Amino acid sequence: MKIPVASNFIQEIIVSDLNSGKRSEVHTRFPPEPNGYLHIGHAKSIYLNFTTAAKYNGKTNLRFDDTNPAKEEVEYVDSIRDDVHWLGFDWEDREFYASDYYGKLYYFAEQLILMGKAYICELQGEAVREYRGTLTEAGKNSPWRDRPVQESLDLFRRMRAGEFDEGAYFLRAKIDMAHPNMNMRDPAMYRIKKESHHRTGDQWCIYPMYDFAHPLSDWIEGITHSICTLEFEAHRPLYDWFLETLGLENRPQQIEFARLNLSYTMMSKRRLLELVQSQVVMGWDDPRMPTISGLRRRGYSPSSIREFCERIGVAKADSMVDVNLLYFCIREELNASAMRVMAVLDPIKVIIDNWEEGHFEEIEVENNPNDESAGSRKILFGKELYIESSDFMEDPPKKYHRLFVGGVVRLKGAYVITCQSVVKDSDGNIKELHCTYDPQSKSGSNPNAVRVRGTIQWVSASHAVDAEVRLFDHLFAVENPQDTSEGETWTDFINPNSMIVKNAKLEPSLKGATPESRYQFMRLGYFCLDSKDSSPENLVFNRTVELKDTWGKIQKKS
RNA sequence: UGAGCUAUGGUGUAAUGGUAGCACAGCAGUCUCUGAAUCUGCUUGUCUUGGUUCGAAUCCAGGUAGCUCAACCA
Repeated sequence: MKIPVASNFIQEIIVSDLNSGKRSEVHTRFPPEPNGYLHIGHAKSIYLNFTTAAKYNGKTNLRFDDTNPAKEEVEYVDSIRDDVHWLGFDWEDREFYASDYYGKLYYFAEQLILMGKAYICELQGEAVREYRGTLTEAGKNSPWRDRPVQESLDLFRRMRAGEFDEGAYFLRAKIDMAHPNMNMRDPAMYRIKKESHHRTGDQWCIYPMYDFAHPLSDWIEGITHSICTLEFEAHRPLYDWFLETLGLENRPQQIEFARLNLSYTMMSKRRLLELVQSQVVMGWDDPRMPTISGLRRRGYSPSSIREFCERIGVAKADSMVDVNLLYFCIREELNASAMRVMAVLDPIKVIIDNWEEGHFEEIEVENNPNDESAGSRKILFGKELYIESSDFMEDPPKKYHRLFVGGVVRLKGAYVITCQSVVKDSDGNIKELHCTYDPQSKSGSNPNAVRVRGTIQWVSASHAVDAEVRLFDHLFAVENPQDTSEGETWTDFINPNSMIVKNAKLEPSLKGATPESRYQFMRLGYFCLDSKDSSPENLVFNRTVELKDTWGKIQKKS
């Protein structure tokens, strides 16, 4: 096999392993703990594991790292499975659970005891910490460290048999209480937890710790490259210690990379859970959440997320990716594929004075000007229309290409109109605009017609469909909500205006929109029919992302 | 202040001892029946100080800064 050239440091390690003969194949795994929903940071890891293995003709397992029954639930298992599939990755028949290995792990633990490399300790709570020492001072040996092997073995078996209360005993590896790496100071391997497990039920009352279970699970599955995030770097010596001490061959290699940080959001599962529980958001799949299910509901496609993961690359240095890159990825895709439709978010009525009452004309508009094969659709044009209120100004600034009294604008796909007058209510609010149209200006009919500066979208008032449209903004008002100074908490940075709801007028073709279908609302952005709250009677659209808005930018500056 | 890791434009990432490149963002222009898209151009970078070398982002040493580690969590 020809070995593809490496494009990041992980692939370099793989290529070198393949070339040196250290490995003959590549096998990775994605090992989520089912204690929360997957987010875009996990997507990076999923993408990394699956595409790296695939590039070198290898395989990837999905393994649930379910060693803590107190925190894990089937709801999360199901959501994780859905999300990985939705992202476009397939683990085939290789869906595993650390809990599948409880028997084997127990056996390995006894082996370690027998080798004199693990012992049962009776230190509790505070005492464990005191004996461990600090970052700068060595720890002390536990008084139980030299307990006879048979005694530890007996105690361990009785722990398993349920004879003791939680916390009374625990199994620890016998390594080095003076080790500069705290993880090597006789770490815990097994603890008593009288808790029902989502898969094994009450079969066990002792559960293995991550540091013990993970390397062995990797080894059992024949994982070659165990890719994880940077915070596990200090655990690598321990990962290796268990495998080496047990004398296992073909040991997997742990490789760490920097986790994804995204500006204006937060990737901590614990804090995302808090947002859900405190009802700051509507749920794990709230379109403002960085979760896979949230992004999905917001209108992101799997391919756009994969593209994002490809573009951010992978390295060992901590970094903060600009959320604009995510926006770019979905815009790029939807610009090519999304059907254009017309919608008005803040409607004002336009009356065409020289248009015959009750008369409608069918006009044809292209579905995607960048893609002829997308075809066209027919829309009715009539006397009363809605346009966006921001497309009219009483005192327009220079270079304003939209409507004002005496001004002229093209209605997309239809006619050029001139604004004649403004009608206001008693409070001075604009009620309607009176305009005239130029019969010679029908779209496409007269190439020599006067060219107008602005073209705006519109919706026929008598055909418009009402809909709720949700506009989303950053969940947090600052780039890095984790970065708090004295007296601040991350919740202080929650953006109170992260969702704005509009009662919009849409063109009638949107009546038949199906959940998760994506559109470009012309000049406004990309929108997606909500998969939860929308119904044929009450349409709900989510704004995935705005269109770039150079005019808005110019406005802001002045 | 013990140990480990990291450091390339505003952001992310390449360059594997030989011309510092790409993308996003930004700016300017072009085009436009979407102020979108397109197209063109531009600004901005090797943390620092030494050393090795004909030649250093890359190798070495010192400094500086950031991150991680003291759950019977993962």
